[in-house]
Amino acid sequence: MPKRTLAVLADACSSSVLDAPLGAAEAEELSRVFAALADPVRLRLLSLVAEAGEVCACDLLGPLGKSQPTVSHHTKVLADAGLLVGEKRGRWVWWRVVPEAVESLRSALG
Amino acid sequence: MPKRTLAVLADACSSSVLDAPLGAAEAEELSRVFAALADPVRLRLLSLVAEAGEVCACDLLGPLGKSQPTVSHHTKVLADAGLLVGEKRGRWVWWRVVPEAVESLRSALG
DNA sequence: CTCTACTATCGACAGCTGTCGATGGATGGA
DNA sequence: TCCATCCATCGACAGCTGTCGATAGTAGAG
Repeated sequence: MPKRTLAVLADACSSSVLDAPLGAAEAEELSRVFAALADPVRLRLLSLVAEAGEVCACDLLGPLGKSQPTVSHHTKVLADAGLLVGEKRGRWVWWRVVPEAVESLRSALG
Repeated sequence: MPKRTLAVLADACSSSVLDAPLGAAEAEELSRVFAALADPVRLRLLSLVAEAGEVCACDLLGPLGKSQPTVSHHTKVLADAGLLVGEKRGRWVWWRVVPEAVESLRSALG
């Protein structure tokens, strides 16, 4: 079972990185989310999903130019970070961006 | 000579990750900046510097609990990403946050 | 039930990264 | 000049990560 770092969302009211002394636990959680964005393929993946609103995983292989296992790996990383959610419909998995997670990150930088 | 990724700043007017198709080059640059934040020690370092406005490197060893080479490594990573700038005064190096870089990241998420 | 199509997992491998001790360079004080 | 102090770099090592081929699981079509 993947460890979801959505707990960051619970700290939405906490001060940003630029104000707080930032405890070790917070830093650990935040760094996991940033790590999910620290890959160009994942950024493009996120961008594709966000643009379309909802994307079937099978429609990501072509634009990303990566193998199916690799794309599956990246969607999992983004999902574990709470930035993406997947819904299985029939044989397909449809991916969506979690706006709250992105907004939470944004506020952590403000 | 370290490759600074401040070029991201030049794209401050570009659309965010959530709108654009996000080209490969942009994704590469952005991911480098996010990678700089994908470490808990660096997040705490950034937080310490931001809180104080300006911090001597020698005053970071204690709070971070890391060795001098390690802290030097982290400041270098953050500086290469354009998030930090260091000014040498006498024997000391004083570090400051680059607000524009943080703001640029923020806008990339919005 | 069988076949096909989509996705996740596994195993493996190369490359990157965080960490530290040791060393070198530079700056100011005695 | 000599020494002490602060910082950067080097070399090394363990651990993580992106990638892919192969395989397994699952759900609809016929």
